[in-house]
Amino acid sequence: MEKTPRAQLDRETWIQTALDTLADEGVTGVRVEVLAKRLHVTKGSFYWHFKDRQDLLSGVLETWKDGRIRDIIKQTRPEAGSEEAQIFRVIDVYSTSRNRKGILIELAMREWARRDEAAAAIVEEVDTWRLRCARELFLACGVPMHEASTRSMLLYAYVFGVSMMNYEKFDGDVARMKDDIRALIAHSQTPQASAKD
Amino acid sequence: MEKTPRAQLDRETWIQTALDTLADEGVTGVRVEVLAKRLHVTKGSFYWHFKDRQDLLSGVLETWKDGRIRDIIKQTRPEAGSEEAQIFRVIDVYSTSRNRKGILIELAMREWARRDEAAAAIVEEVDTWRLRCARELFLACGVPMHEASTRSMLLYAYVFGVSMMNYEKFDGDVARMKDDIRALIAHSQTPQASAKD
DNA sequence: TGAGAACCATACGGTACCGTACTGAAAGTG
DNA sequence: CACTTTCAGTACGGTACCGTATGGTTCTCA
Repeated sequence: MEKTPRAQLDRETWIQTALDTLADEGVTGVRVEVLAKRLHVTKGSFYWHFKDRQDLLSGVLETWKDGRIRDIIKQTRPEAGSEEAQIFRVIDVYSTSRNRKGILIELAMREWARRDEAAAAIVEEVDTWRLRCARELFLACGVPMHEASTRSMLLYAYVFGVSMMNYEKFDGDVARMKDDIRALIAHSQTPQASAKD
Repeated sequence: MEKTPRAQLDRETWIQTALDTLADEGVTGVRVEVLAKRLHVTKGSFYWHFKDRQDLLSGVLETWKDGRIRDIIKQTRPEAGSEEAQIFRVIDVYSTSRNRKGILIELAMREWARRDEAAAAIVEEVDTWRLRCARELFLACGVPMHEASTRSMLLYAYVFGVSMMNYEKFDGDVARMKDDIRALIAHSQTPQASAKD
């Protein structure tokens, strides 16, 4: 992925490397001379493909946005009868460490959005898509409108939040806790028979 | 707070300014020459109070940790009968924009923790305290052990997650949604009568 | 095969940092 | 009032960046 000795680079390659670096170091870490080193070229190449650093960052935003929107649409495409399974899958995608890089990019993106108008607009667009798509799933499960909105909001706040916590030292069966939370978010009812006392 | 013309500075002042800068710019933004400018001195002062930049950062971590632990203990100190109100308060502290700076520091801290062992250890310690204290509150409300663990985890994941989302463009009564989520997290029962259809 | 386009390397000036060494001034203390 | 301690200023070398200018390859295609 970054060892082709004679290959020519293009915008996409630079943007992908920028995304990798974004995940590892955050926006402030995506610096042109660093990326160049990572790709085994000099920045002479970079400034041929891009006007300046900002040009690259704009490309990163667009690429990420398109990918995320395509993704959420695919994940929530109506599959009559299995809507609840789809909700579980949406939660799992960002709850497991199977998608570590995606989660890191997600967090870096939001960190970026806190300090940059353009990034904030992109994240807002993506979040809106996600909330709307998840709500559709809840509606398809028979959940009424307002509650569907509420649950989709809780769903995303939870998955992002949990990816930011350090709970390794907390005593408790974390795996089971996560299962219960997932059920609590997805079901109209409380986790069955977790009742009082 | 940063206009005393002849005053001598001490470690605490530098650390406080570092925390302010941390909230605005993240760890990579707390640079000694920048802080010096903000305090209207030169870095000659800084290097008298601190060995180097890392020394300052360690101080920031300790200060933050102590403050957060003191805080959560205070917030969850048993007040027989009003445990549920206390849970609501814990949620509100990080869900409203009344505590903007605290939230920004919280997020910056976790961003830092993703790339630094020392910061990660501090955040883990703070999170563990919070989860344990919140669980005590749920236990005092009569919630059984495992569910108390689960709910306190959901509580914190939610408040951190929601502080990272951009949902302004999402159509829905966000204020009411937040109220419902709070109730869903706090109550043993589902939000009463939010029923189906 | 030769001219132009596409692509990358090299070299440069400029800025923003870190950390050190040293100097200078004010505050406390006998 | 000397004299020391406590602080802050100044000046320096070093690194890591950004962006530009310009030259050198390699590819394309008539």
